[in-house]
Amino acid sequence: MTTNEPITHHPSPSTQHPSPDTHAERYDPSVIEPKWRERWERDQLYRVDDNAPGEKWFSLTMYPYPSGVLHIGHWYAFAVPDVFARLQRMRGYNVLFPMGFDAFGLPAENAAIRHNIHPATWTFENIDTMRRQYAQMGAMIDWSREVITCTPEYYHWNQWLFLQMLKRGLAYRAKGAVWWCPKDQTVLANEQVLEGNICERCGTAVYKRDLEQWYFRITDYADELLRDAEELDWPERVKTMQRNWIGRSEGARLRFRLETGDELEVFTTRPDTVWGATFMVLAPEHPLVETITTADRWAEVEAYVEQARRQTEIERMSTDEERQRTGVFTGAYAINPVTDERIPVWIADYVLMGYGTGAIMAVPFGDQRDFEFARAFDLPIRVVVQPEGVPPFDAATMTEAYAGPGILVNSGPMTGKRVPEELPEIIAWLAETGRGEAEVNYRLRDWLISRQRYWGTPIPVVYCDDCGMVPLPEDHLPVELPLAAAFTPTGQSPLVTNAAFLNTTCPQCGGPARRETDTMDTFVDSSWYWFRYTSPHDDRAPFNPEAAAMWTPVDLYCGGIEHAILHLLYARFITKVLRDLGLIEQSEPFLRLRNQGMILAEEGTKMSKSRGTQVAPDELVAVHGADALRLHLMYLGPWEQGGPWNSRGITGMERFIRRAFGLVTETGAEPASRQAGEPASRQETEALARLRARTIERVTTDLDEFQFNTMVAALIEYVNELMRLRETAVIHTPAWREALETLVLLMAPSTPYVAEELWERLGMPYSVHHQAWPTYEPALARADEVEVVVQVNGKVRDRLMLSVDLAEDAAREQALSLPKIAEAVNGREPRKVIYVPGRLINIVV
RNA sequence: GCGGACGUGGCGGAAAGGCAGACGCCGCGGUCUUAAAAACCGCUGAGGGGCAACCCUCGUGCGGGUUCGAAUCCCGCCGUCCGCACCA
Repeated sequence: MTTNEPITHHPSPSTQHPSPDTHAERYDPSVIEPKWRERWERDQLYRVDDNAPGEKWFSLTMYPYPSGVLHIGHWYAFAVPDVFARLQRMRGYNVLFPMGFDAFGLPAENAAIRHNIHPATWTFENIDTMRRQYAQMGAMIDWSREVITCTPEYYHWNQWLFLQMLKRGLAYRAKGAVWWCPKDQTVLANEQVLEGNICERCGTAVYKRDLEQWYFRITDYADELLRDAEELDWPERVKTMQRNWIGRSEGARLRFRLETGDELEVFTTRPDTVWGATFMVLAPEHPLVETITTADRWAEVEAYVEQARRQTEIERMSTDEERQRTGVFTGAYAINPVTDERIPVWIADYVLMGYGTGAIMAVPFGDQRDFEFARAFDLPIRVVVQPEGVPPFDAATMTEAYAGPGILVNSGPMTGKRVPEELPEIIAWLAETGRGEAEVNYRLRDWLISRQRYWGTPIPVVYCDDCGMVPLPEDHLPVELPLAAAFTPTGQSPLVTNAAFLNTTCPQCGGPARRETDTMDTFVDSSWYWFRYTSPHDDRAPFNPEAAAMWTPVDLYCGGIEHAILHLLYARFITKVLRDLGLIEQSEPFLRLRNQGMILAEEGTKMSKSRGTQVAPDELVAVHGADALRLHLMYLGPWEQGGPWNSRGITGMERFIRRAFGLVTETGAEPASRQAGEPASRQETEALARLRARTIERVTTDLDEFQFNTMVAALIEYVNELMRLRETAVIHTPAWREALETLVLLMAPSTPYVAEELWERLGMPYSVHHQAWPTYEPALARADEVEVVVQVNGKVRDRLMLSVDLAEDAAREQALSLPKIAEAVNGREPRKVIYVPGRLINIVV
């Protein structure tokens, strides 16, 4: 058997088939599973060929970090999507369902420090283990396409990408306040800092340091990232999280002149309220604080700045309780550009350096924070907006700011304008008169990609005393990560101490130069890895554009919700960059996203190694088999919801497999010995055909909707029903044989091993995984007669077998003639009759 | 504080206006067996009635509403989880 046989439709079951070997035998996964695993491997059953027939389908599951061994969460994340990929393959798609390893990163370094083992050794040993475990799972992986990001053949192209981005100004080096993790001894991107300023990786409190670092200009794509997300078939909450993270707001940049001669720019979403700006506030870290503060205010200002900085380092915000507005007057004054009034300039920690310009015009009338600040420090409040139909505002008696719509008052030439409707005209006036201009602001910051760690992609630039920073020419790539390094984190990259790596020559002038020693954030690796699967061994480009055009974008991406912002935002960004580099045409990497829920420990808490509540898949496979474990994971509950592990339920799945196994092996040959027993009635064979059709329909639609739990229930019900019918004469009809073949085909995606075994035992040609997904007559799937409930005043009084499309009159008549109904109606005249064909009749008296 | 999701037997869950609890686990009873295990068959929301087939009442977090009919739709609470949270 060769690798890429086209999907073959097996011959109609009523035609000839070899006499199957049906000797009864116990189901033993420990024999069946290794047998077929080896056979599939030998035959390269899952080898993917670009030129195979069928429309392409790219199913992707987030590749794992090679942390050691697969835990049950890996199975949940991968074995379940494997079922869907298999369905697609049986439907005739040419399916790519690849796997690789996100192999750079800190844990390898930490293991190196703890166990005195090289990160590479640790990583590759883990990969070997995990690869074996994925094979055990029965997953449909073509290992010839494996991508391992810590290999030079992969990270070469991180470096190449970096150079292209540098060329286009999308990568740059800049100094600024950046998050620093004192435990990991490296900087972090904003996205990697959790609420409360905690390191996403190790949970340590992080703080800001002023450092020069490398960035990717993701903000250039902010608008596009926001806009394109609308079209994606992604969970709404993931899109919302990205939207919030990007944080677009429309407004204007306004210029204020200070009496010191400095200019102060602010961003505001309410430029219409500038007539109400009665003071200004700078973030404590604002660079102007030092220059504008007057001598008499200096001591107080310095103390406040110091205290604000400390606060940042420890814990930023406690939000719920009454927030005390704090701040200090700098002694400086600005001129309101529209009123020409002198207004005081304060500093306060409620203004953040990281957003907008780090300074605001304070409009206490229209902004609650400014209002509270004005009340706290007795600063003037001026009414500038008056809604219609309410008594005029009085600044002296207002208890909170008014941010709603209305008509501008006390606003010079703009008085009488309606807001927010006429905001564009107001902004236009401000621009014409040189006071500012429209601006869109984002919460999103550029992506900080440099790390002071060893186990990552070296950044391919050098520093030359004469030429400065010089990017390496592409033919110098890859810059290989040297194996010899001191791993203990010092706050500098360990590469600094590796003289052989560090010292090089300048590609421009040939003089001595030093290599960049920082490495890239591992999220760079995962921002384009799926393209590499399409041509994993291309040594001239990150990927072959033709192969990428054929396979990408990814049709279905599965993974955990924890990547809602980080990985998924970066991946979307880099996809757009690759598009602009001309490598691909699409703007979005993942058309459809589905997030699996988390498997919890049996007690409903998070699985934990230290408390011993983790579940080891290997042991379960050894006892129950991979097929049973796959079913059990699907059956725990809705996949997108996750839930607590249940150690007992797996026996139910094992029982199901055993029943199906017995059913097929013991009765598979029955039609061949048709002579026995009396013939089945037409109704009986028809009922079997209906059962079969209805089951195909249920299994198929459930799989399409990712409702794996109910899909398994449909399979179980099918087998239970067949167990009952097994005692009837239909067992001798061709329909029985067809029903069994259908059972095996329907089981093939979920339980690939036992399905293959049973297919063989039915005497069918290898492999079941090359067969077409069963089809059915839609008319058969809907029963023609159905039990209809007869209610009187909404209470069920009797049941009735009726044709599904029976007319109301006839149904009503039949219902009323039932003795129980007549009794319940008790001679009263029906006031109303509700008839839902195929469902119920409700007689209201 | 704002926004969203969820709340159903002993347990996991089905049902998304139409018989609540599919299916599985647990439990109980039975068949087979010297016995046990496995396998198979049956029962299994609560309360009540009947020799019995069955019948009645209650029941989807709590309180209201809409509807012939509500787990499902609407309003108000309570609880759990998630996201956002000084973003000018």
